[in-house]
Amino acid sequence: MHPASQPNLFEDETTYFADLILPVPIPSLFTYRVPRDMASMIQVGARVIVQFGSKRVITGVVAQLHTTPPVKYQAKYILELLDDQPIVTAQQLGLFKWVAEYYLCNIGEVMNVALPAGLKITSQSKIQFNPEFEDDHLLTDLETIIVEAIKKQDALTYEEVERLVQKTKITTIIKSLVGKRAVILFEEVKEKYKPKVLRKIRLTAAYLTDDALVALTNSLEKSAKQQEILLRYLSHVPVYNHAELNQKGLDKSVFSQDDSLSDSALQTLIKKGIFESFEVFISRFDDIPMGKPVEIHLSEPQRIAFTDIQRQFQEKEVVLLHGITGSGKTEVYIELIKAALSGGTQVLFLLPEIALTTQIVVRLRKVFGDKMGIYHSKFSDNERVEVWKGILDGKFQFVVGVRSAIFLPFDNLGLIIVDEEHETSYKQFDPAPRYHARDVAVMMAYLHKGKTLLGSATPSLESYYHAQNGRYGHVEMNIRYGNASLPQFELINTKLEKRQKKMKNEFSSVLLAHIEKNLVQNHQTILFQNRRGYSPYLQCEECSWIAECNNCDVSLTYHMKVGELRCHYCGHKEQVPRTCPTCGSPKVKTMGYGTEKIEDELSILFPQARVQRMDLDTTRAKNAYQQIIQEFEQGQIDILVGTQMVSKGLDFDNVSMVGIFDVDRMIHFPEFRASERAFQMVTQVSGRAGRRADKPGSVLIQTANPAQPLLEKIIQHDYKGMYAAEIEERNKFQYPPFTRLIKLTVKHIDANTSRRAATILAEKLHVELGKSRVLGPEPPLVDRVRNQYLFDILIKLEREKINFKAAKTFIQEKVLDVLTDKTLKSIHIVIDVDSI
DNA sequence: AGCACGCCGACT
DNA sequence: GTCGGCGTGCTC
Repeated sequence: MHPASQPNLFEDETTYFADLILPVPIPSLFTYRVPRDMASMIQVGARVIVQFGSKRVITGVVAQLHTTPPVKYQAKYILELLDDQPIVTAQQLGLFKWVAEYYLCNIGEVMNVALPAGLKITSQSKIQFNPEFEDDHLLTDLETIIVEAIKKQDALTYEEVERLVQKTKITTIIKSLVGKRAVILFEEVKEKYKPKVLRKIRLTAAYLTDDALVALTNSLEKSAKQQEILLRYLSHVPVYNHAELNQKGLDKSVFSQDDSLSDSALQTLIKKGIFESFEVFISRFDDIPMGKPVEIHLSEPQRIAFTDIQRQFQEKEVVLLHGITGSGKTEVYIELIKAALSGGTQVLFLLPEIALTTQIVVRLRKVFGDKMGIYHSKFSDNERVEVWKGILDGKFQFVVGVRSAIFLPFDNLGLIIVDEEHETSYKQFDPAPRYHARDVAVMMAYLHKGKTLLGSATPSLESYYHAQNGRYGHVEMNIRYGNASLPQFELINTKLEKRQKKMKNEFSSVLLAHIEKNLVQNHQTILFQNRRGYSPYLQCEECSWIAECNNCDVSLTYHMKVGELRCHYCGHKEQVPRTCPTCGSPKVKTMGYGTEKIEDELSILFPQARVQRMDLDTTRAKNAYQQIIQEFEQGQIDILVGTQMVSKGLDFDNVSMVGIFDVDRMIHFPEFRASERAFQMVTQVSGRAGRRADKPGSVLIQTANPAQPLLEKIIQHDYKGMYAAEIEERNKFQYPPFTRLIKLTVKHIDANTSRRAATILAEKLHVELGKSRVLGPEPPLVDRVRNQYLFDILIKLEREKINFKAAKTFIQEKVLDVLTDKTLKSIHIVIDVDSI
């Protein structure tokens, strides 16, 4: 702007600039100019709407406010301020920054996963007919179709136009229409969150004395309908002598639902100024049952664990609670939460996704009532926004939630509990940030000067290692609650049974006999097979053809119920071929087995049994999971067949046997964590059996090789033995916890380009890191996903020796080198820090 | 990530 | 000549 056109009046007023976090994968903040009238309102942590690029309109969060104008460009103005109070706390901003730096991603990506979608505004471009347009003859045929359509419906979105003309690239057409002045483009900005409101009425202040009320009642003698309403109101809200009761008013629906009460009479009363109508925002969580408050009485071992944890928190930031399944960790958690809350701090309780829908939430709810917020991915956007806002305004001091709950707006966290800390679902794979909620929790507690408690029956090797060498505190609970005994294990040799022809498909005779016995005695059975679908592949007996995905390098899983072949990597579906597509033979057979097949065979072997399957496919609907659990609890199911979903948090008295299939596949999975995983998974599922003192449970494991050392440790409940063996291996081959892993995945639609890029990248990394620390590149187990060819490079960095931060910076530089290499185009590289 | 721009081959 | 495919570069 020309200096002379600037009125002097404003010259000495300060201009403010805001550095914003925008939800884009670009590693910088963006500086926008704060309009004058916004300057007094805007705060760090508030959301704003800005234009980004030529037409996109997006939500950002203010990270910093300052007065330094950018030198290299002209800052755009902030369009709108959405919050008069910060919606992101200072601690959160610190955390976002840390997560972005630690996991080598952009702060915008962190914000993107942190904010529930309801807090992010979306702009949608729409086109509208320009009423001044008359030159119809200027338009092409396609353009005429579009113009005729928007004349009828005042505006269309881009998607609607795409559908209309059956094309994907419509930007040029629209631009041409804009150029011909036939249409007008505009952005529609929507705030997604809609609070739930209750319409209420109450008496106006003038009628709150008893005298005034009597006078009013008398004055309405002639207006029967109005008087009726007043009397009805007073019967619900006895204002006589209790004027303060009027404040809360009465739900308007009381009147609208009763036909004998006239709505117009109510309107008249409001118009006369006798009643006033108002709205209150209500929480969507109020209808989750709370039950009666429950007193928790700790058993002696629980009491000891509780005091021990508190004592160790005096010196350690993190304590590992290693308590066997059924030892009653939850009660200890509850006491710790109570203690922290009474100390005036906030508490966060993290659970894996699949555990959150179970009884534990109901138990916590009974203790903490409406002070407790629940944060879960199956909740709607609006519900998640309510938890977010509830924490900000102090309504929720305590939140139980899944992985992403770590990003909620706490400002004073005293305690974070990470239950089932070994669970891999705490690590986010896609998209960035690829964070581990347990590790972020430790960092976050540190930022808040609070403490972290990690709980597990089968701790991750990493956490146990830290507890062993004193970095974490360590508390053990070795006795099952109520003296229930640990289940008895039995290994069934399937190789032997096969030779003796005793197997019936997947079932050994021993397992069948046990199921039979359980059915007779009316006991429940859980069968575990960690693979969904009917069979993992379909094969032709004549020519060995296998059904494979078109887009990925995997076989398609057969799902019988829906009669489809499905790819578990990209979601591709296709019909089941009747005959082999290569040789035409009708002998196409299912190979291997998943939960669906076990369910199917059970219904043939035990037609009288009530069988239910629980896996991703049967629990997609919002309440399906709870439904199944409820039916199981009420004894309407005899046999529950499931994937790892059955291994978490189900505490049922009547389960006397757990059967485990395919344990060998878990143990021999080609991955360095296979033993640890198999131990954890089998132990967790086994814990579902015999949770009552008078009914000891049994666990049957089918294996082709009962002599495997890991199985011996599993059946002896020998976590320490497993740890000792494993940790030695990890040390020998330099795997975590002795090293930290960074996995780089190179992706490209052309296999050769992908390999070449990966090779170049690995060579660049060798320079500083040396060859021994850089493994690969090599194709991963599934080396083509969604038509992209993958190559992995695994970097192992010794914990003590290597400056992790410096190494990460170096790696990031080299990745950037490859990405900007002109000879390698459109390469994608995924960086996964602390890959698991 | 989006989105625009610009270049090139394939059609009315 | 226009349409649409894709590679490239920028976003305060």
